[in-house]
Amino acid sequence: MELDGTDHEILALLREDARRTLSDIASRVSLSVAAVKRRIDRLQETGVILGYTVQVDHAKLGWGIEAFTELRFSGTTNVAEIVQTTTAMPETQAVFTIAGDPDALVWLRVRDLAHLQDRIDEIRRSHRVTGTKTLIVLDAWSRERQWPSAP
Amino acid sequence: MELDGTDHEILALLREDARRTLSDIASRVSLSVAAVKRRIDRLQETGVILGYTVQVDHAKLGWGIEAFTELRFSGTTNVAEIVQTTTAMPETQAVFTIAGDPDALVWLRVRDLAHLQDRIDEIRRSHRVTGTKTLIVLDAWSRERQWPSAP
DNA sequence: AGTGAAAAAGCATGCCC
DNA sequence: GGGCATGCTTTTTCACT
Repeated sequence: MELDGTDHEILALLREDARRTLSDIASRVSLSVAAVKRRIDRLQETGVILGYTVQVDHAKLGWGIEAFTELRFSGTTNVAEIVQTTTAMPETQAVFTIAGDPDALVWLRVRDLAHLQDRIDEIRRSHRVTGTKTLIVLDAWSRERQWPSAP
Repeated sequence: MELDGTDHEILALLREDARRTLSDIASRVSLSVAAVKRRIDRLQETGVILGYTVQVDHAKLGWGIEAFTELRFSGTTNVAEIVQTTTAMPETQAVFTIAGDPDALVWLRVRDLAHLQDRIDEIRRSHRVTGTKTLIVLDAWSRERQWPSAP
């Protein structure tokens, strides 16, 4: 599917604030409300837009610590199995399987360091993990807004 | 600010789909529309809800490759400066400053490997970076939905 | 804090260019 | 693909418990 500049503009606006009204978006991209709606509907149908979500301040909910744990495991370990175990933990924010070393990167959000320790132990215990290394996040910046308009 | 179970339920519902209507949420949490609205307004005012955004399939937009680059730099390097340079790149998804080794972790999204190479060079060039190590993501899982209700 | 109902705003649809 | 006019849904506000 081909996206033109207007589609990218609309995506950028929704990325900034998904609750903008159609008329707000329409005036910013100089189109009618109906035209904008048609474009957004199309973006959803084609799967470019996966969904809408709310951005939450996790620290305010008591999940104050973020960490990344690098996992290394033996060649016989089933990668899918690792992904399954880690994703089953509610503390897991994301899991990335990696080409090379380490084999996987798990992004965790925990209450405190004791909790982190506990979760790392849990991962180590449930698999043939040959090694872990955990990076504790001091500060995080994340692009919640705006995305480059074209590849 | 204190959140009760209903607040967490509402957050979970919005996290799943931020475009649910108030009446939909109201019926699921067994409250009136007005009561739900007041709670959501409060969550926004207190900063628990930071905003609303759209989830995009980046691969469909041509940003098919994800990578993490670990940065190490000399003790004299200003961390804020690194963060500033990396966040200025549109390819940067997030930047984490780390306690220990490495000093920072940059999450990138790029078109292809040549593009990745280019961005890593850019980071290395603009700072007193003593070393980088890049992890190329083969597959990613991320929790787009549901969050543990209480810490 | 919660409720219910009325007013205002925004959305969805059909039909036109 | 874009625009306009219409009825319908959702949000917002307000008086009251």
